[in-house]
Amino acid sequence: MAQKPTPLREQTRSVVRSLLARTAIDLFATKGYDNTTLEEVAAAAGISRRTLFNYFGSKEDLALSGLAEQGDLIAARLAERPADEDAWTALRAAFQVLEEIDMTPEARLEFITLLFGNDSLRAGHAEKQARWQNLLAPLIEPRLPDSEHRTLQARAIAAAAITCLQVANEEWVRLDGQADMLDLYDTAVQAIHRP
Amino acid sequence: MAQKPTPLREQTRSVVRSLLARTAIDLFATKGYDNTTLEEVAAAAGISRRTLFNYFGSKEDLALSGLAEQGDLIAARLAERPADEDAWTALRAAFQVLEEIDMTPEARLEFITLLFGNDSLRAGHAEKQARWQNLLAPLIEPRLPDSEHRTLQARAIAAAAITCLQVANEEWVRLDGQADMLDLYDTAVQAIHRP
DNA sequence: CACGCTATTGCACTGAGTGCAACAGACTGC
DNA sequence: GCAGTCTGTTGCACTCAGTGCAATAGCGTG
Repeated sequence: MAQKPTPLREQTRSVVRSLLARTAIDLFATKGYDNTTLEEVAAAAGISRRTLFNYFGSKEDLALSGLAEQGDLIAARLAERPADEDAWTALRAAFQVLEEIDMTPEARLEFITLLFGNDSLRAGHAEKQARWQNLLAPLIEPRLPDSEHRTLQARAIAAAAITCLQVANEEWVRLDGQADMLDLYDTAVQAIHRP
Repeated sequence: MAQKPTPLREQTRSVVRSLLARTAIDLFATKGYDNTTLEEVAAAAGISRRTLFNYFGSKEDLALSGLAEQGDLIAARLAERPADEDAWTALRAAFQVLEEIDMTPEARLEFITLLFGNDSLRAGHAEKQARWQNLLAPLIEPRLPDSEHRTLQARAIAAAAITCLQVANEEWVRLDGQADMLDLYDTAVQAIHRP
């Protein structure tokens, strides 16, 4: 029991987590985030309010847990890219993973609309993406030419790429999903590369 | 009374606001954001908790009200720049206004440290800066060459510039204020301009 | 069957945020 | 000086997010 702290528990736990998140997001999307109490979410999931807090630290977590996973996915994909690949090319390839996520366009649109429709969720979203920087920057740094400020440069590139992704996302929502998100991303990146 | 809805009231109100914000930030910085209740802030300012809510919509607002003003300052400065000036040049010039704000380096460092030391404040910070985009992007768009995606491009540039500012800020805190913030900004911008 | 581990749950409490109604002070017209 | 209005302040009661604690229920193991 020392080596294996019961991975089965971990497994069921993460299944329950994503199930709860799904239930919650559905409720949020239909009733509105602010008009939905955790009491209701718990009831809909058939558990107690207190137990909900065993799975998620806050109401925001419940809505945004998916984002943390996305960050991990992107980082993992980025780490797999060839070491000599250009930073922007590698990032672009890593972002491709977002298109492969098991989620219908409708669900994705619903989710992002939810995100942008509430102040504290938008804030949490922005913060979560800011954390992606910490995951991506170390993977970008070795791809840059030697320089005194390489660490800063890596952070800037990671942050800027994520920002472009965010801008593309916003535009994608504005267009009601009637466009390819990564195309929009490419346009955004083009815009900042050269004056 | 129709034309002038007593601008005097507006004036005193904004004075009281900044006074309250100052008091609150001092408390937050010494006791910690989470360990400070609005009850205490109100007491320190000599008003009631309820009245505090007449001036600020939330605890976060109390800590971050300065940021909204900064955004307005930057936008105002940007609007003053010559219309034919390059977007990045104009932005860089507009950001200069941040150095002119009446705030000792110690106070600024204290404030930013406060910002980065708390999850929800970091989130609020990120969100406030995201709102700057909405102010700056329309001022940038006319500076870009005609294109199908000019609006998207303008948003991307505004967002990227703000992101670089944020990265520079983080680095500036990491260096304990021992550097010129705009120099760091320039380095960050350089890094993303060229593939 | 009994034991121990862990997740679940209820309960009570703090603190943010809101709606409402009472109140105090300033300013106006008489 | 006095009555009336307008507005900012305050207290009160309430909802809801989030936390600590202690009791309990469920489950695998001896």
